[in-house]
Amino acid sequence: MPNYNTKQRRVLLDYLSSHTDEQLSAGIIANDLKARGISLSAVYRNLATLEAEGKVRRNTKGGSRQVFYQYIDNDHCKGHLHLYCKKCGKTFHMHLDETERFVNSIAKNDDFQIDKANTILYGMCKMCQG
Amino acid sequence: MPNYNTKQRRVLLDYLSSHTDEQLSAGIIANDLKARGISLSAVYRNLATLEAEGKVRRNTKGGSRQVFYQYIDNDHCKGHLHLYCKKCGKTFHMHLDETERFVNSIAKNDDFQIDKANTILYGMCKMCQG
DNA sequence: CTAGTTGCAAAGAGTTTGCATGGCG
DNA sequence: CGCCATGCAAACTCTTTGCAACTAG
Repeated sequence: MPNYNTKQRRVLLDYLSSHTDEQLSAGIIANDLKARGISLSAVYRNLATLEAEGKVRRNTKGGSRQVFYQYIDNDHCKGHLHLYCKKCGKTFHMHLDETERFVNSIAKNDDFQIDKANTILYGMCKMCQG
Repeated sequence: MPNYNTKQRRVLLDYLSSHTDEQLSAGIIANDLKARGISLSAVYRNLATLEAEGKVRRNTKGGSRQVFYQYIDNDHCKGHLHLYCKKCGKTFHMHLDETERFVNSIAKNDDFQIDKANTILYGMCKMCQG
């Protein structure tokens, strides 16, 4: 399963990497990119490929049926747990040392191995608490 | 918006409260209860009501489009963070004191207020790590 | 009685897929 | 050139909704 460097893939990656703190639905993405000549199905297919490659995270905000995608900026995301603000929709990184402490603590006390790439903590960010 | 105590609601609650450690889809629930004379739409409508009443948690396992429901046993769940095993599908409770420590730590270090009722940590449980 | 609830089937929303055409390498 | 990717529209899945019949209070 090769990976042609098509115009659509390039434009999508470019778009995603400039929206790293947002979780976007395929529909929204496709709409934003329509002008650049990318079909909805190209968006879906490329997102699926990117997810398989580990370049994009797929997520549903808690319990909605809507699926959202977010670019994984490996330089910044690696090793962090993610905090998602239910009010403004932005994503934040939990401090690295805290993440480590936390993951280890759960491993020890609850015998549970956290999957950092997959879990997202829901709540409210500093700005929105105001 | 009253709340008639109908046969369907009773049977559904009974069913859910005896599956507290599982996350079930509306389809599965409806299928299991079909024999007891409950339609799919009654299942959906009652689940929505129960969710609004805070008796049921709605969740999608990370990024799938499928929605799952789980009875909230307030005596046991209150104040705990939930750990979901991606392998066996069971849910566990994080220790109370640890949950508190963790939530406070994030509030202090990251200025982020965790919503305990809504967040679920993904990973692998003791049994499945074997 | 009289409103909320049910069952059914039809409508919706979002996603996936088949197939002919187009474009990367 | 050969093969993968694209675009379109049709198919799918799961959920929601309209409406007449039913039932709890």
